[in-house]
Amino acid sequence: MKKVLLIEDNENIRNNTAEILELANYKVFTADNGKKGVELALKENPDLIISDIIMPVLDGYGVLHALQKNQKTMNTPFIFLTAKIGKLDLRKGMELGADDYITKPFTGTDLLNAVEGRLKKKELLNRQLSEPDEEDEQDMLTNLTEGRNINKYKKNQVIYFEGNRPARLFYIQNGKVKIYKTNDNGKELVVELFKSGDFLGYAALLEGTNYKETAEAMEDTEIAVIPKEDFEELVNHDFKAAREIIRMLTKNIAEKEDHLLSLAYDSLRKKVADALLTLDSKYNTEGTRDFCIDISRENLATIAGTATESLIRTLTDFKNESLIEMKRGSIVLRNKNKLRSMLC
Amino acid sequence: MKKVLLIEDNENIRNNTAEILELANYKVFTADNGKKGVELALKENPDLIISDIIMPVLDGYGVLHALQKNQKTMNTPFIFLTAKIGKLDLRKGMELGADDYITKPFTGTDLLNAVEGRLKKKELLNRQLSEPDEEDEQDMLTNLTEGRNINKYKKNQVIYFEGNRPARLFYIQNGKVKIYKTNDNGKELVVELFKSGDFLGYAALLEGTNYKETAEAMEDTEIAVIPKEDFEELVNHDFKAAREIIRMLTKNIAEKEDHLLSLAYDSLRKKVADALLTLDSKYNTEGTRDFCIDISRENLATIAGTATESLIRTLTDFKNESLIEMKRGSIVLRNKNKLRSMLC
DNA sequence: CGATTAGTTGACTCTATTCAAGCAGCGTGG
DNA sequence: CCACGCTGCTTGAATAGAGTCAACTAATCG
Repeated sequence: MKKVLLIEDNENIRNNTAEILELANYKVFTADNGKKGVELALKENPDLIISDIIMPVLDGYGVLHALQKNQKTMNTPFIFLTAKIGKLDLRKGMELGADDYITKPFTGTDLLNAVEGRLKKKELLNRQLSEPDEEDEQDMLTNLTEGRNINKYKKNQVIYFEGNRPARLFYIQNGKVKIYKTNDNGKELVVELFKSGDFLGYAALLEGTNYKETAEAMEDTEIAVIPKEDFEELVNHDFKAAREIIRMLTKNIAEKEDHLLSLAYDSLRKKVADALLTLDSKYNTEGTRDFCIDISRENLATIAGTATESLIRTLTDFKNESLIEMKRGSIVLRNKNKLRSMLC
Repeated sequence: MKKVLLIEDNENIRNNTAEILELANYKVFTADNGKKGVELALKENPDLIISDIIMPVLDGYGVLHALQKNQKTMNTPFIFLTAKIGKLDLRKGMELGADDYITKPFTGTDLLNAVEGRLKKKELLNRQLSEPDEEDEQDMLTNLTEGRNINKYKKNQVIYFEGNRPARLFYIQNGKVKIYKTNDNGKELVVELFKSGDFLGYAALLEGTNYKETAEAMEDTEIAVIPKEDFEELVNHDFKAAREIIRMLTKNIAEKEDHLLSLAYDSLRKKVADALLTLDSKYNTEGTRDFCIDISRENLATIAGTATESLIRTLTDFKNESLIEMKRGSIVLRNKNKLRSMLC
């Protein structure tokens, strides 16, 4: 049930109006002067406020002014109640930011039309803010990528370095990118993999810090460059986009946690199996049976979090157990189930 | 420069009005009928629209109706222009959802006041949507926690298990909680630590999946329980809250990445030093010099990602090097700088 | 006060890393 | 066209570092 606050000093009008509203199934709060009205508005958080202009203690303008200063009531629809003669008063009210007006004397229909009209408009606004049209759902983020400059990166070219200040968001048109961190001994660990259709570098943008990792193209890659401002604009004004970001981030965290557990306690065999399956699920999106994982041993080692030699030994073991096959460097998974069963 | 769209069939009025607006430094687009007006509105995305009611081809009501159906123009302030006599027309316009009206004949002041009033109101709305008042900043999330049921958990009691379906968000009133994952050999790895004032279990809620980890109280803990719906309501309707969540998530990811690198390649000594410093920074928020890390060896081992015995050996090493001190189980960091320098 | 749990130390084992060296493919320049 | 060097891949041997098992001690709890 919608709550309406009615502020009016004339008892007759107040009672009459309240009655009409109650008959129309609104919960009505009444106040007989502006001050009480403002207090009640803050306390009850009504969905709509109707206020007379000329009142003792605090007039209608004052009420509107006060309510506009307050976060809670700032956007509550506000309707002025005024005598027909008061043309100028009315204009002043509208210019102060009232949403509508009702001239006395008014009929029940006048009143309810005005109230319903404003509530409907507010409703529309709320809905639009929280749930943009379905059609816009996916688009908002990918729209962002259209008509942007395209940067081309060669294989092994670095896109950004650890410590750089982020100035843009990257969107991979095609190619593959790895993100890795380096420890003090110069050892690299791949913390994330990207493919075409992925966004890159949003974490640093969102946090407002420098990059904490290095991004490098794993093959020739084309990347659309989106200015920081455009991205921030979207994140700050579009709920759908914000939610999409949250979705990406939570997924990311879940992946990292699995990775953590694997790196912490898993044997080399498990870590390698994990890395192979991760690569397969990332890059073999269509689930092709003979999909070739085409990656240097060194890269694979940094994904698994091990030394290159150890990785190679494990790969040859896997080959001997006919879990995988090797064609001039690239790897084909022959028995994914067995690999998967290795993990748990 | 703000863009205003003026739709008016009478050439004189149109030109006059446009001129006034231009003098007031608005960029004005004009249309001489409703249809052209709607087209222009969609094309130019004006900040405000002024439209006459009675026009050929498509009247003002039609214009308003069309614009309200469109995502792009739905929230653009709309002002009707109408002859003084048309009292009823005017009401119809307002009830359809117009934001204001101007009665002909009007003065420049009337016009500009109405325009500025509406632009200001829109501005206010926009600002509030993207940047709520500072005072509400922290509050929105913590407000959520007020007046909630409090659950009490004993030390070592599990708050939720891996695989459980999340039904609520937890807010730690006081106490400490660890979140850990278990691998197939039954080994645990702590992936996150929480203290009073932290939210717990939001990742699964946001992702809509089951818990991927187990949460357990590390000491007697009081937790406020927030229904899932309330949390979702907030995330979906409050930008500040959404941004706060994003902030928490990105920070989380950064921490996990560091943890990853550490677990992957660091020696036992480094991992232990890392764990100690992490605990200190998490729980010794005031930076007390003689802060006691009071934690079981087993827990500490699962944070560092190692075996309990290995951990103990390292701790005794540290003690011998007088990096730490041990008082009946609890640990005091004596030389944080040296511990820190160990990491890089 | 006995029993259970947490903390500690020792000895052994084993896995993964490191260092070293050989091999294969590839592009380049003579 | 071939030799050369380069890089990436692979294998071998030695080593170190951490995990495991076992035993023992200290603390805690009913």
